[in-house]
Formats: sequence, structure tokens, C-alpha cells
Amino acid sequence: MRDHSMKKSKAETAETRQTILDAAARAFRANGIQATSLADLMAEAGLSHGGFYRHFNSKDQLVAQACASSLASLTDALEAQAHQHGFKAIVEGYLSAAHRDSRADGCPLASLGSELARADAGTRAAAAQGFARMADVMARHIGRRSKARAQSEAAFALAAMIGAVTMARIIDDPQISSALLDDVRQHLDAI
Amino acid sequence: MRDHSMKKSKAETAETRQTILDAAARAFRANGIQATSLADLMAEAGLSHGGFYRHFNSKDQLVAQACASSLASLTDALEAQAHQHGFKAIVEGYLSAAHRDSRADGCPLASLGSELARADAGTRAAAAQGFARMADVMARHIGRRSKARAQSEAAFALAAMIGAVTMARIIDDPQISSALLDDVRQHLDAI
DNA sequence: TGTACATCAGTGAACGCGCGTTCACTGATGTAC
DNA sequence: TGTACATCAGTGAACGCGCGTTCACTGATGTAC
Repeated sequence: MRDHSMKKSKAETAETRQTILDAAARAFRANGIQATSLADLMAEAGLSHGGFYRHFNSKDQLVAQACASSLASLTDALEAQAHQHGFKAIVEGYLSAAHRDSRADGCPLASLGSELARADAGTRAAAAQGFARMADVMARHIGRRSKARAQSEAAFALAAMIGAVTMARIIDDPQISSALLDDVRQHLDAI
Repeated sequence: MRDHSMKKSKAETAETRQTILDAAARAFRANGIQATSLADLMAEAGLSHGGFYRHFNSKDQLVAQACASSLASLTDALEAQAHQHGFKAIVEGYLSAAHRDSRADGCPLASLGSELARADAGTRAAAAQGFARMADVMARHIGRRSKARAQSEAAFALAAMIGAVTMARIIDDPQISSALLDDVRQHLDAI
């Protein structure tokens, strides 16, 4: 098999795979992992469900990769945001009503947290790594004397942010929900 | 129908209902709501699945009541703990490895958080009320000048605790997981 | 360049399975007289 | 007190349905010569 033979075909296959992955990452965050069927997800990607197994071995494998993919994107976005507007901007963006109200492209740790805790080892590993990397980005921009203290404060802040957004999505009353987000933001601004 | 006629029978029916509710509250927290079938749950309660609808109208109704029930128990336990050992004891208990490792009788907001955010209105209302009541108990024992400030700090602390336990359950490495819990505990002790 | 064959992404029907819910039935208990 | 009937908690089979996964097939593309 020479080098650029099949090139177009391979590129198209990779593109389809990415389309499925993107649709999965959105659908899982929007509706939950268990509540999203492969048929739903493939339809959203514009394909019939039978072709799924040309690209992934199982739903579990897709879940792990979709989780890793959405966390990597989010981490990049946080990095850019922090680089331009600092640590506070990350906290404010995460604790915004906009993030609370758009699960599909928000943080999977908040939209899928308790489902991820019961997922298989691969998915849990991807989620744990995502948490660590997000905390790292935050720590690098927190502007604090010791590195250890920055990391400790970043992990604390991130856990609080995840809990706050999860709870804010449970609380129906928009005033109470937003008050919780504001509350947590104020406390995190003070650390 | 005279007053204490049928008395024994009614009491037994109520007892069965409570058995189902207790089994549900444990099974949902242990394995998740969607992953727990009515057949599983009724078997755990020592009954066949067909009798379920003599006691509840639907799985959704059971979920809401099981959620309310486990949150009420937890709130009572927190109240007792705070009364005896103060605010710090609540935080330490919640952020303990023991709580992390025993989902079945732990806090449903941590074990079911992201599933509750997608549950029906009745369940979300029960969960939101549970959050508010837990925060109230904490606020009353936080020992702070203004009541408003105590409530704000309690809501912040509770959100952070829920996020921390959820993430600690995702992280497989027990050292890193426990370090996160310790970290959050230290920061909350300082508020 | 042209022709015969191989590959493989994608289709859509089908598989077995478990789900929430319904239902005809049982049998213990309570009610009526 | 005794007897005939009504109630209803609990059983277990059955319902329709949707799931993850498999499979025979299609047809466009790439390979061999």
C-alpha cells in the first residue's frame, strides 16, 4: 500500500468518525449517557445506526472518547480564556447562567458527573484526567505564591464550580438558581 | 367503614410501601436511577415486581418520593451531628472517604446529581428542597454574625461538598481522590 | 488506458434482551347479616 | 357465633417497545495487470 493511495477515502472515514464523536459529545451532555441511544446519536450525525461499528467497538468506547474529546476542547477554551482575561473570567464563565442553560456544549463533569462516577474504567480515567487538566489550567492562572497552594485552591474551586452548576440545574426557580451561582462566584473570587 | 376496622391490614400495607421506598432510596443511590429496574428493586424489597403498582403510580413517582425520603433522613442526621459536634463535623463527615465509598446510604445529591438535573419536575422539586434544607441546617450551625451571610456560606459550602464527593468518586486513584476531599475540607474549614 | 476484482463505509432488517406497565388470578382478611 | 360475599395486596405471565449489537447486502472507490 503506497503512501497517499486511498487518501481521500481515509480522510473521509476520519471525518465521519469525528462527526459521530462530536454528535455523541453533544448528545450525552444534553440528555445523559444512558438516555442517549446509538440510533438517536447516529441520526443526529446524519447516518443510519448500523454503520456505528465501523468506527467504534462499543457504546462504552464511544462514551470514553466523547468524554475525553469534550474535556480536551473545554480545557483549551479555558486556557484561552484565562490567558486573555485571567482566572476570574474562568470562574465567571463557568458559573454563568449561560453555562447552566446550555448543557450540550458545557462542561461534561457538571452535566454527567454522577453518571461518570458509575461509568467503566476508561471513561472514569478520561474524566479524572479532564478534571486534573482543568484544575492545572486554573492553577497556572491563579497567581499565587506557592505552586502547591495554587493547585490546591484550583482543585477546590473547580469542585465547587461543578457542584454549583449541577445544583443550579436542579433548582427550577431561576432566581434561587442564579443566586446560588452568584454566591459561589463571590466566595471563589475571595480565595 | 368504622374507625379501627382493617387496622392491621392497613398498617401492613403501609409497612410494605415503606420497605419498597427504603429499597428504592438505597438502590437508586447505589446504582443510579435509570440503571435500577423496578424488578431489581422489588426483588431487593423481597417482593415480586407485579405488586409495585398497588403502592405507586409510576417509577417517576417512586423516584420523587425516594429522593425526598432519603434527603429528609440525611437532613435529620446532619441536624443531630451539628447539634452534637458542630458545623465542622458535618463538613468532615460529608467529605470523608467513608461517605465517598458508601453511595447507598450517602447523600443523593452527590450520588445522583446529574441524573436529578434531568428528572421530572416532582423529583427536581424534592431535590431542590433537600438542598435548601441541608443548607439551612448548616447555616444555623455555622456560627456567623449575619444570618444572610451564614446562609450564603452554607450554600457555597454545600455545593462545594457535593462537587467534591462526586469528583472523588470518579477519581480511581485513592490517594488523589482522598487528597481532593482533604483539600476541600481544609478550604471549607477556613471560611 | 481499460477491465476484472477486492475493499470497506454505510444501509436497514433482524437478533435477543430487559424495561415499565398491565392483567387475570389467588388467597388471606374484613364486612354484612 | 357462623356463613356468604367483597376487598385488595401480592403473584407471575404477558404486553409493546426500544435498546446495543450483528449481519447480509450495496455501491463507490482503490488495486492489479
